[in-house]
Amino acid sequence: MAINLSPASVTIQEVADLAKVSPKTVSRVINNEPRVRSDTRARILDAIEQLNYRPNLNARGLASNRSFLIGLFCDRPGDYLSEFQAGAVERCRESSLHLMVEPWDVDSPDIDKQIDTLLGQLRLEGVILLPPLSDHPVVLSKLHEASIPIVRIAPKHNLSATPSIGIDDYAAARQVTAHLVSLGHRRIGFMLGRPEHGATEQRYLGFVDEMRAHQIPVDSDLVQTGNFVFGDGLICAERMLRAATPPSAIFASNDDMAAAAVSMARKFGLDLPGDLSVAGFDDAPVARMIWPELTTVRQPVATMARIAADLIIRLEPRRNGWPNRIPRHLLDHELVVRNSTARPARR
Amino acid sequence: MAINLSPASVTIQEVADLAKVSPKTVSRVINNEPRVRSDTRARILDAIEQLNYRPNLNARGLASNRSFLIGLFCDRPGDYLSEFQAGAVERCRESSLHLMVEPWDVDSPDIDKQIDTLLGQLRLEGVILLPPLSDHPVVLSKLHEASIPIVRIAPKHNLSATPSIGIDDYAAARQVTAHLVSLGHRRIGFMLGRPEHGATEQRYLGFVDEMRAHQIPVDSDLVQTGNFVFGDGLICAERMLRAATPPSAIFASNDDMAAAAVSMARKFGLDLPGDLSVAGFDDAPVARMIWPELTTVRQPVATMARIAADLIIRLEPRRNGWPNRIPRHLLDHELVVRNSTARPARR
DNA sequence: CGACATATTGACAGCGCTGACATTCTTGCC
DNA sequence: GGCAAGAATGTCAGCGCTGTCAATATGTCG
Repeated sequence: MAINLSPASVTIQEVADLAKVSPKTVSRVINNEPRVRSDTRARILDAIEQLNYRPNLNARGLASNRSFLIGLFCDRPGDYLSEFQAGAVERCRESSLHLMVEPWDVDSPDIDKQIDTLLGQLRLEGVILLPPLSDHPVVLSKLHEASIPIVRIAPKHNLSATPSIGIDDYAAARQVTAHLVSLGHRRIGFMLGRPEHGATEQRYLGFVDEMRAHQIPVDSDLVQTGNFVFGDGLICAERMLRAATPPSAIFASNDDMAAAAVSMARKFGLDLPGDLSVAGFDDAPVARMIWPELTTVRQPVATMARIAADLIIRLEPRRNGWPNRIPRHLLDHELVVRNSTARPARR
Repeated sequence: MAINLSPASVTIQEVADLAKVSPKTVSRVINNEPRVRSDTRARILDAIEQLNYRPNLNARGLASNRSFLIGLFCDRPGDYLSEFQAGAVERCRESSLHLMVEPWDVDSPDIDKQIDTLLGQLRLEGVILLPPLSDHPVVLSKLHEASIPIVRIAPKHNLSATPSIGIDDYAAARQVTAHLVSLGHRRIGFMLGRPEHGATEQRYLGFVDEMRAHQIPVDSDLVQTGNFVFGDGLICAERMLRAATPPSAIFASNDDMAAAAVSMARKFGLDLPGDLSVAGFDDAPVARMIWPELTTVRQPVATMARIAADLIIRLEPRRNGWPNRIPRHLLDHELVVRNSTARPARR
């Protein structure tokens, strides 16, 4: 068993000495370069093990102009960041890279300077952008300027020549709507998310198109913007429930707002789901923490994270930009029907 | 206005040339060393500005054997990690440091190797430990071994040699209990958290002592372990509500479990808060997303994060361990009374 | 004004590693 | 066996910065 008492770190030279090779060859092994005879490699690996050698990231980075860091840029850290982060870290560790989570305030006026500062300090090898940052023009241009590869987590796959990962928000929204309609709902309210979010539009379009397909009118009084936020969702819900003819169902385009709808319905003394069906989107933890549990759409967040990290990691060796075909991943979602949606009770 | 077209980075030498000083003096300015005449400093700062110079972290780190990285170790990333992280990042940025969030699986058998690997690669300048990692023996010893300064959040054991930050969980739990008692509750259920969490015991003791102070018996059927998890909370709640004499109030030692109690109560067709009062702990987002909104205890999470980062940052200059008096911060909490608690309805 | 203390600045090596290129094996083949 | 081609390994400089220590400037005081 190897014993490592010294906090003073082992250097590549010591490994080289022990393995009777030059430091450069050790370096080759560390970096998985091909041109090393397998017995030499074994000997070196052995020495590394014995000495418990860990390459110094700073030295590596300085010499090779790398950072071994991938950035994960997000707005306010929230619910699914945690899950995403976990997935991405896992993938990074497999390749001895590290993930730096950097929260940015989308609305901050000097976000450009802040990003400048960060990029100046950390030469990130790639950045994963979570919405609504994935569509933030300043962020995008700054990263482009610094020629840092990015992967966008976003539904809209049209922007610029960058890979993106997402689900088909439009189709999912149609499914949810179809589900509500099939239960017998005709008056359905809709809560929009933040306008900056790509998903906001897609989900709304899905809702509208599906309604249209069933020739059900969409009452503009029942379409409200809740910005994906619980607090705003309360306001939307209140407005809808006070309408001359209130909806029998509300489709909120994320779970926070859906929870708000449920909450407000209770304040109105409504019976759920009899008096009001509510559907959400995301399958956030809260979806199962309220009663009734929310019908919603599950996104494969962890998978998205892994793929995002993977794209950047795989890109890295050939550091000349993305392959010819820019990767665009459309992942499967899943409609999760729980008990917040049901046939409308007869009055 | 400064223009920076070149992705090729500016070096300290260029700044030195422009300012007509030696690179070393520029270095002094960057590092805020005292012995620089103020006009020289101004000239250098000016040059830095003009050239939009950003010191290369790798080079700095290599030369000075630093990393400019603070670790934040946590178990599964969850609710309040996000808030904590945001606070810590903010403080780090003020000092041009960076925060690496590293999720660890507490139950993983080879967590020691994983930590070894990480520490070998990243020479973290300090680590903040979130519970239950704050008391994880392997983690603690590994960090100690590597002589990395740590700050423990809400630790169970008051290890003498490490700073810690938390609230008075015991007092807070007594307050919540007193609140319930003052409303007229006598049969009060309690949900325990994860045993590894330091807070678990404190909160329970607070509950028990306050009950005792009012000479109210604590029925062991009404004390259940929910591990701070929603799912387990459901089970606990169900057991309590099925008891021969069900409680008129439940004090769950975190909000997730409290939400579970609310959820289960609804399944039982109970009217809240009339038939059952529920109190939580933490004031997590979910506390306001369910109906009725939870009475709970607010922790100053962001402040804790700032202080934690601050301790490590302030330590850094004199790199010889903590000052004589190890800092222990007990921050103020706040009992937040919402409508999930009320006088028990008469039967 | 000179001597000396102190404040400010500079010279230089080297942190640990890798890129570019040089050198030394191996191998296959006539 | 001899030779070229290619495989494997080595040499060496230098990435951008800071620690150490030396050099110079400035100030003080009798």
